[in-house]
Amino acid sequence: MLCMSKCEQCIVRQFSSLKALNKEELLKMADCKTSYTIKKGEAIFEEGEITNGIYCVKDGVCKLSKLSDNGKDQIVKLVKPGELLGQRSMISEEPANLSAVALEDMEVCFIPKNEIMQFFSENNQFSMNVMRTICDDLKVADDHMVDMAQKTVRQRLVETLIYLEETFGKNDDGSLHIQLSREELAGMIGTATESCIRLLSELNKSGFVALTGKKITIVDKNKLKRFA
Amino acid sequence: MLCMSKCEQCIVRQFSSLKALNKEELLKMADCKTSYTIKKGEAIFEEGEITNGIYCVKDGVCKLSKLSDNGKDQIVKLVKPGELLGQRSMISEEPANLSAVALEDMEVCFIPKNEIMQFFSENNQFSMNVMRTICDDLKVADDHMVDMAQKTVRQRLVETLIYLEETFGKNDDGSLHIQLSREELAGMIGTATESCIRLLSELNKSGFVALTGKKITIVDKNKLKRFA
DNA sequence: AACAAAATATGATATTTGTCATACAATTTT
DNA sequence: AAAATTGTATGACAAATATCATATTTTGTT
Repeated sequence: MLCMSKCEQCIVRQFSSLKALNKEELLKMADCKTSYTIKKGEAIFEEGEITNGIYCVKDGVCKLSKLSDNGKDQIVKLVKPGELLGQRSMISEEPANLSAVALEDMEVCFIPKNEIMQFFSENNQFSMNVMRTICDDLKVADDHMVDMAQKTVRQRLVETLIYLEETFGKNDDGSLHIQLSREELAGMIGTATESCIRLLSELNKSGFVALTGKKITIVDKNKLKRFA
Repeated sequence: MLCMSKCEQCIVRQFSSLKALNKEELLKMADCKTSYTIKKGEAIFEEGEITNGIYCVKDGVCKLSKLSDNGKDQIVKLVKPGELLGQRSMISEEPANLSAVALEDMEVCFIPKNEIMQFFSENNQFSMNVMRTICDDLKVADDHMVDMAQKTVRQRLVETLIYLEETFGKNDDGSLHIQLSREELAGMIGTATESCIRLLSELNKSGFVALTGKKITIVDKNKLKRFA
């Protein structure tokens, strides 16, 4: 689905590397971008696909995940509005290493590679911004790796719950705003779905979190932290 | 220890982002660099330190590791001659996220931040090279994270042994050229030292690897792979 | 060479986590 | 509304891994 809005006051510009672009560049970009609506559960791109550009996330959250040899989907990162998608493989000139699947209905814009490459060569601030974003991603990935290697499943679950609350906020009733299935939560933590469910239910019985259907509410964040 | 060699035919130039630099830039760099000799076991920088520049690894291998809450040192990456060190924290303008400790005697050169930043702003190819390197690191880190989350310790051990042989080569007797203590190997795999030793000795008894003192020899790489 | 210190090895055991089976609940389809 | 499908929950058990104790070997130091 195509849509012709300008890029100038797009939310993505305020948060991403794109803030370095000037008016002229934004007009050029608005001109060559394609806007898409993605339904919850649909893929923006899949592991191994050649993307040839980047996606700007205007609305909705998606997961970046990788299928492991054991058949389980490991979620590597959640991407929220204002962030870019697919820069890494575009820059490395490789097929996507991860699949991007919408966790909610999304609005994204696609910007072709040659356009971005031109910005790289003409706008140094833009290059530096992208570089900084990727450096931040690298730090997060390194830290994440250490956590996977050194922390228990329980610790990872607790930290993930807190991360989800702090990053995506709460509903009016206090429950986590972002909706993940138990399988997806397990995929973030790197554990079996049953183990994830079991630990959640343990946290529930101990009173640290409350479970109401699919909804998860953190009752006392500090106690939860200390408990981990 | 200072040394005044030119950068023009330095090994680092052939393998790293630095190959984009022209003669003039190389002369400037040779002029402001500082060369160091690092003894095995010594740190080039530690987690949390502000580095203010990057290091070029001329000779010797070092480990990049992070101390986890449980007191164990997780090795995130091994860095070999020809690679750069410390770009990420320099670009993010943050203290180092990882410690860099020499696994062998090393020779490295330090290049101050402002010098590199100038190359960034004047040499687009250089920027792109650095960006590509960091993107590659990010991919490796993501994959590594998935492995930590989804693979067994045995699989990780086997894959690490093969990686070590393929990346750092073998001695004349066929044993792994790079010398890691069992504790360090465990730190790469993300497991307890005893578990690492136990699994190694199991691989030894099954005839996939041979242990002679500290030396580890992969007897049959293909069998080893299949066994994992 | 003798000693001390560190690294490696192994056994016993506890804990964590995964797997399989099954039950129950919620959601979707017919 | 009933049936079918999917997601969540829990028990029983097996497997993987960590921990602690203690040898044994290697390395470094005097």
